[in-house]
Amino acid sequence: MEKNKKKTTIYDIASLANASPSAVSAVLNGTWEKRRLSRKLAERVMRVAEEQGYSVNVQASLLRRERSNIVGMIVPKYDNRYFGEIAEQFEAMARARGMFPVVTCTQRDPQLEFEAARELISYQAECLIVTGATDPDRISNFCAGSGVQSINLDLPGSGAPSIISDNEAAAFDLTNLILDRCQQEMGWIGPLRFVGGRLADHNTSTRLSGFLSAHKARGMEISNDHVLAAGYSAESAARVLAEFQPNEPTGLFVNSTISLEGVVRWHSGLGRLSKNVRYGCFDWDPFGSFLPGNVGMVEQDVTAMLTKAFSLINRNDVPPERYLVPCKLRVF
Amino acid sequence: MEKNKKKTTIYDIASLANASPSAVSAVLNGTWEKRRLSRKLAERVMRVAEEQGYSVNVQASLLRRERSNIVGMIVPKYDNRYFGEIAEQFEAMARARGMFPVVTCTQRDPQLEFEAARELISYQAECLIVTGATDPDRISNFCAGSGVQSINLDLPGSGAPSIISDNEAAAFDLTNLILDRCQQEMGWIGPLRFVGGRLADHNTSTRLSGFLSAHKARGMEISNDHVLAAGYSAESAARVLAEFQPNEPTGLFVNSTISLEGVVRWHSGLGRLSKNVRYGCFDWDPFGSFLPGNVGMVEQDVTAMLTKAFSLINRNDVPPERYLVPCKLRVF
DNA sequence: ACATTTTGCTCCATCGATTGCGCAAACGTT
DNA sequence: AACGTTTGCGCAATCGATGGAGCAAAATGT
Repeated sequence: MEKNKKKTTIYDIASLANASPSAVSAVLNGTWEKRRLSRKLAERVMRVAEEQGYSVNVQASLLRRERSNIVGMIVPKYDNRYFGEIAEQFEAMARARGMFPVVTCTQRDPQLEFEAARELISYQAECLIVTGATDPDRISNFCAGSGVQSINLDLPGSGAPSIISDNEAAAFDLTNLILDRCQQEMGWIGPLRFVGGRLADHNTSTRLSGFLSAHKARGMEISNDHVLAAGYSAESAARVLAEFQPNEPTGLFVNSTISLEGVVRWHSGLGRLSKNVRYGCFDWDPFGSFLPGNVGMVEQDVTAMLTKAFSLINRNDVPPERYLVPCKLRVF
Repeated sequence: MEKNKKKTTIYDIASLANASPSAVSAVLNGTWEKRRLSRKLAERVMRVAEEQGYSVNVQASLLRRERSNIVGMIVPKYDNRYFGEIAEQFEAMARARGMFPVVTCTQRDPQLEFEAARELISYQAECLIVTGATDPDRISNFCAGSGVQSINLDLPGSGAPSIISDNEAAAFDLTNLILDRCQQEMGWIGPLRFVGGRLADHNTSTRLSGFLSAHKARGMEISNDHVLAAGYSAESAARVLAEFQPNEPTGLFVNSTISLEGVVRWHSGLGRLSKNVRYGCFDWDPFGSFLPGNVGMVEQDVTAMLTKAFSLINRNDVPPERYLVPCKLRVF
């Protein structure tokens, strides 16, 4: 470990170890036995490389190689457990398979999503996993044009295979749970309110569909004023509820943990009226079960989704279908 | 956008646009005016590049260039808001400065931390920001040996500048807040318990020191059985409290949101005794203020820490000092 | 008309690692 | 001793983009 400013290359090691650059390369990338180099040379080279604190120049290496083994992932935010877990597990699973994960966070900004995709392709990523993108098709088209595989996760697109939670079934189950609890704990039977998200968004509309059919199965109608999907932020959830005084029992279906923040803020400001409220949330958070009034949450099965995603990587016969992954209902 | 499997290179574009590869290169990297190429040629090349869906091969480009503009970051986990925010803001701030952020998650595994550092150096990162590492000095030594700058964040080391929260001051303030609330709300004056973390860990011991001096300032002693630092996991926090029945008022200083999960689990199982408990937590979570008994949290100032970190990047006159960043006390 | 400058573009070496190919020495066979 | 085989290693082309150097044509000056 010298204090050199310049980095050691295989050429430096070659002259120090009295070998040729190609021998050094073979030793350091483990192909030396295949190339019939002697163990003696190999050990000499490895010792020198160790002493010099050598590490390959990936740029040079990948330029020459045919495959990069890089898998890219685009993630919108790290502000909830869902995406945090996706990123973390993705990295671990990629490493376990000998791939190099590169994750980048795009702040739900469509332009940044596209730039990030381009950037990952520039790095010769062989596959791009696009998570929660606002415009997945634009990205999968671009990938296809560059001969790069892409896979949608969490939000579906039509240009690439999409692995998504079974939002409808889980919303159906969660709705039933909330309805049941309202009846059991407050003796109240009635339609819930749907809070958070955007109807134009695929996940929101699918969840709403499950929400509606659970009501329909009980012979309940949902009027428009019970669908409060004004956005994902905590603020918008708090805003749509601001005027609502639950003088009688009521129940809420909350569409994400971000919206849940707004709901809980509203709920905690209700005083003694708060006992009239039960709610459940689509998405999981470790503190969720301790929030008063919360009867359950839907945890999306990140491991199953990513396992499926990895099973599609490096296959070229994958149709742009949707793969539905069941969720886990956490009952509190 | 053809369906080519091979990627388009500047050579492909050169022949299609009837220009030389160097002209194409100059056009596409924006140096064409400096190289006195005509606007006509430039436009022709750009049009062809667009049509072919070209994106540079970063490997080739960086191999030839002198600087990579890559800044790497190592982060232990994405399982709490603190590190999620660090990663997210780091990416945004790096991009705003024209750098390329690469973040990788190391699961608090010392070996993986080291491998990840080596990997980032292999990618020619010019600076490595090492966050929450178990062995920061090993990494900064390795970086120094490769002529790569490194900066410690969150946990200090001796081999590189370290930007850390002012844990002692914030712990002092948080302790006082909890003590005050115990007195105001329960009429109880007495020593708190310190829950979570590991004493060998720098942050834990510094926070404990602030915790102790706040008590000392009030003439209170802390006995060893009030320091319950058996690890960071929710399980270990729940375990150390399992036997504890708060038949009288009591207060807890919780050392992280992960430990807080365990504390809240314990607290929610206390039944009517739970009214005897007040606690505060070092670290912030959006649901924290809604947890019963929680009197306040410390939010570390991620923006200030990262701003400081970026101000040190690409400077070679930075001594391996510690820079303390004040925290924000959130009072509930 | 000739010299000088400017414009517009291309040639080619280079970055560091990889790998097909080939050569020489050592070893084995008859 | 002559010949084939194995062992051990190096040569040099290559990946794609970059940029210094240089050349020819056009523009300008005298």
